[in-house]
Amino acid sequence: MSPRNSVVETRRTRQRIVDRGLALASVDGLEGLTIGRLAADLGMSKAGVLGHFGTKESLQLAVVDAAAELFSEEVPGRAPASAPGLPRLRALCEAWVSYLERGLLPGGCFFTAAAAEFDGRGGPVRDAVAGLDALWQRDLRIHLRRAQTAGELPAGTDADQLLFELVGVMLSLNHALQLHRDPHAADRARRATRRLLGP
Amino acid sequence: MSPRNSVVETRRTRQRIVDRGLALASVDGLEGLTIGRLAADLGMSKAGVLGHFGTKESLQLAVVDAAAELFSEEVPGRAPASAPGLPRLRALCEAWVSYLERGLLPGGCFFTAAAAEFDGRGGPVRDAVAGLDALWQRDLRIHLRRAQTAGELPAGTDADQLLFELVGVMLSLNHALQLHRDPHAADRARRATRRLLGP
DNA sequence: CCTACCGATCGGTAGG
DNA sequence: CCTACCGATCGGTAGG
Repeated sequence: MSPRNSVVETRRTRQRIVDRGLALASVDGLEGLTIGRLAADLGMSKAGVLGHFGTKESLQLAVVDAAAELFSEEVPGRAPASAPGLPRLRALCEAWVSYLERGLLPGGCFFTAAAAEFDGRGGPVRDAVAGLDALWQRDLRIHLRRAQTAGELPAGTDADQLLFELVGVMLSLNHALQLHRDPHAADRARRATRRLLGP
Repeated sequence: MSPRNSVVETRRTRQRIVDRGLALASVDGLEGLTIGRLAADLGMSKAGVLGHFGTKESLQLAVVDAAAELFSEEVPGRAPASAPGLPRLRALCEAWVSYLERGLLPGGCFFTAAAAEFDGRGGPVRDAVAGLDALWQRDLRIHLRRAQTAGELPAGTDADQLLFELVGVMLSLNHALQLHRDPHAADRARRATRRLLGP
């Protein structure tokens, strides 16, 4: 048995805190996430929770990182391996729709919520959210451009325009699912994606 | 001069509170809006603010109503009068893009933010936001269907699918403006709208 | 519309 | 990782 305060146990506890924090923040927002409720939820003291992070802002940043890791596992990680360019792009979009459809987090897509919550402010949390969003869009843009130069898209296609519209499809999907529980939303997102990227 | 506590003065004060509350909530969210900060901002006491509403939830509902009124003035109210169906729909969408582009509220589109903030919860505020969103989408759907039966849209067009994609365009526009301050976002939204509704 | 106050909870610290 | 505590602020009330 490992001693109670071993490094591995400490890491495991930290992971438990962050995972639970991610679930709570997906419902109540990153600012609505409080150390007291998180501690009570985990059966720990506030000081025990905060000791792993030092400040609430550090905890928020750790939760943002965990959300990025989850997204990465569930979307690029689940998309079947496909050739770079259009095939990979289609696989990524289908995995993205599926991720939103499955509703892994109780409050829907964490990044959509965090972006809306922090987009009017400054600070490290806002920067982290914006940076991760930009990173994901850059990935998509690379595949779009490759598809374009490979002639996989109609002549004259504007890759950035297409990306703007793809992002809109996913935002609309999250909106319809979370606010209206629309059972047709995922089908609509798939049809819209097909219209943008071909069948 | 009207006496200090006349009905008209009371109404005016209430309006001042709600207007300021809307601006604050667009940045910090409806839950992040606190009675104390709102009071300090207005040079009033907390009790003076709360007296107009009774509870924070009532204040939140009043702010949601004010946001709906602003949207109504700025989008349908500014769209040039046009024939029902496709012409009116195009005018509404252009006014919608313009509303988001002008950034009237410091935190961007209030309804997008409120929808993301409350979509994982229950209660009267969530219901009010969802209801107003549904009302606006119903307006758009009516014009879409009229355009369809009038033969103003390509044969086989699915009005609900088109609506889903239009909403996505506006959500993507708000996202690009607020999170990334993308200067091309409004142009992209206009191009996407033209692709959906014709030139 | 104010002052004065309530109990609860906030983020965070001291000390072990 | 805990208990015990800090000052600040929360939503809300009493009484005028």
